[in-house]
Amino acid sequence: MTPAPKPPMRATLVAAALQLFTERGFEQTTVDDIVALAGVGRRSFFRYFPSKESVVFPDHEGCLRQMTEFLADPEGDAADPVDRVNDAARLVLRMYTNDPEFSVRRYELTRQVPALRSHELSVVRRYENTLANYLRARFAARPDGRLRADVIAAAVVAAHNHALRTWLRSGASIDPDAEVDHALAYVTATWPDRQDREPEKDTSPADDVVVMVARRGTPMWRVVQGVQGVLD
Amino acid sequence: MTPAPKPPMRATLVAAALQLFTERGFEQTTVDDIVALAGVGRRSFFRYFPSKESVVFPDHEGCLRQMTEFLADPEGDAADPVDRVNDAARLVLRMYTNDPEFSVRRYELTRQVPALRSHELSVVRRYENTLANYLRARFAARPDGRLRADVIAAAVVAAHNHALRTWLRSGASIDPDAEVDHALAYVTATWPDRQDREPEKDTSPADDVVVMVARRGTPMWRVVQGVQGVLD
DNA sequence: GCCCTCAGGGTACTCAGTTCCTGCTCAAAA
DNA sequence: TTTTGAGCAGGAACTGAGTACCCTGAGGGC
Repeated sequence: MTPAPKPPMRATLVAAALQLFTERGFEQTTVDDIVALAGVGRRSFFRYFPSKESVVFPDHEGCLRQMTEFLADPEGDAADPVDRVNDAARLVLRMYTNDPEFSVRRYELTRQVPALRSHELSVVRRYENTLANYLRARFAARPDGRLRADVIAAAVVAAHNHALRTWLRSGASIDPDAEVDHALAYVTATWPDRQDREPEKDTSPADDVVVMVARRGTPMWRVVQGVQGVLD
Repeated sequence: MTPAPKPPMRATLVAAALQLFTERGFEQTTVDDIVALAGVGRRSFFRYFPSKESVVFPDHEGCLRQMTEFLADPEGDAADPVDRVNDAARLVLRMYTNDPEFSVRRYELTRQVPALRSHELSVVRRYENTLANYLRARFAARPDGRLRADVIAAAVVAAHNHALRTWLRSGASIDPDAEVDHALAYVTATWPDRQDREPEKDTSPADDVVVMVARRGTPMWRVVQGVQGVLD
C-alpha cells in the first residue's frame, strides 16, 4: 500500500501545468489544455486551485500555515523578536530549497509573466503581514510599536527575498543558507538585540546620562549622528 | 476654448466607476454598468484603462513618472540617499492628500476587495523598485550595496505606508505630513547619515538651542521621538 | 438489499479583456 | 466647396477564466 499507484490529482495538475507553461508560455496555455494533458475534467482543476496562477505556487499555503504555527509557539517568546522573524523567514527559504529545480523553473516563469509576478506579490504580502502581526504583539508595549513592526517586517522580507533571488538567479548553484544568513545578518545588525535589558525598565542607574545640545533647525540625522555610539 | 464644456472621458469614467463600486460593490459592478452610467461605449473604457481595477488608481501612473523624474534630477545627488528616497516617498503622500475624500473612499474600497488590494500591491511594488534602483546606484560602491538598497527601499515604503494608512483610517482628519515625517524619521534614525556634509547649515543663528537629556541605553528611536517637532 | 457521502465529471452561464470593423468629426489640402 | 486623412468613439463578435448546478459512480455502513 505504501507505493501509491495513483498519483494525487494536485501533483498531476501541477506537473502538467508547469510543463505547458514552460513549453508554450503562460498566456498561451488554457486551463483546458492543462486538464487535457492531465487527463482529468476541467471542473477538477478549480477544485484544487482557485485560479490559473495559483497552480504555479502550490506549496505556499502550507508554508504560510507553517510560519503561523512557528510564530504562535510560546516557546519563541524568550528569543529576540527580530531573530524570531528571521527564523520564520528561513522557513520560506527551506520551502524553495526543498525542490531547487522546480523553484528555478518557477523563477524564470514568474520573471516573464506579469500575472504571476502579481500573484507572487500577494503571497509575499501575506508572509510579511504574518511577520508584522507577530512583531506588533511583541512591540505592543513600546512606543511606535506598530511602526517598528511594519518596518522591520518589511526589511526582513526584503533581505530574505534579496538572498533568495540571488540564489535563484545563480540557478541554485550557490549556498542558499549562506546567502540568507548574510542578508538577515544585516537586518540583525541594523536592529541589534537589546533584549538583555528587559523592556521599559527605568530602574537603570540614573546617574549615567547623556546630554545632547542642538540648534533649532538642525536636521534630525545630525542629532542622531551626535548621539550615536554614546547612548549604549 | 479654455473652459472645457465636455468633461474629459477619463474623469467621467472614474467618477461613474467609483460611484457604482461604493454603491453596490466592486464585484457586483460590471464594466457595462460603468459605461452605461457614463454614457459612453464599452470600448472606450478599455481605451483609457487597461483593466477594471486600474480605474480605481487613476493617478498612480503620473505619480510614478513624477517620482522617476525627481530621482533622476542630478541636483539630488548631493543629498543623503536615504533623505532623497524619503522625499521621493513624500510625493506619493502628496498625491493622496491632493484629494482626501477620494483617497479615503478608495481606501475603504481597497480594504474590502481582494482584487483591488492585489492591484495596489503591484503599484506599490513599482514605487519600491524605483526607490531601490536609485539606492542601488547610490550604493554601488559600498559593499552589499544592492542588499542595503533593497532593505532600505522596503523600509521607506513600509514606513510611508504605515503613516498613510494611519491617516486614511482617521478619515483624513489628522495631519498627514506630521504622520509621514514621524514615520520617515524612524527610518532616518535607523540609517543615519554618517557622511560629512558641507557645513552650510551651521550658519544658522546660534542662540536657539535644544537640550536633550537621555540615560545611557535609551534606544535611538526614543531620542528621535523626544526631539521630534522641537528642532524645527 | 438500501441509503448516505463524496470525489470527480459535464454543461451552461457570466463577464473581463481583445480584435476587428465602422462611423463621426475636424482640419488641412485641393 | 469637395477630398483625404488622422484620430477618437461605438459596436459586434470572440476567447477564456471562473462559477453554478447537476449528474455519475464508487465505496461504506446498516
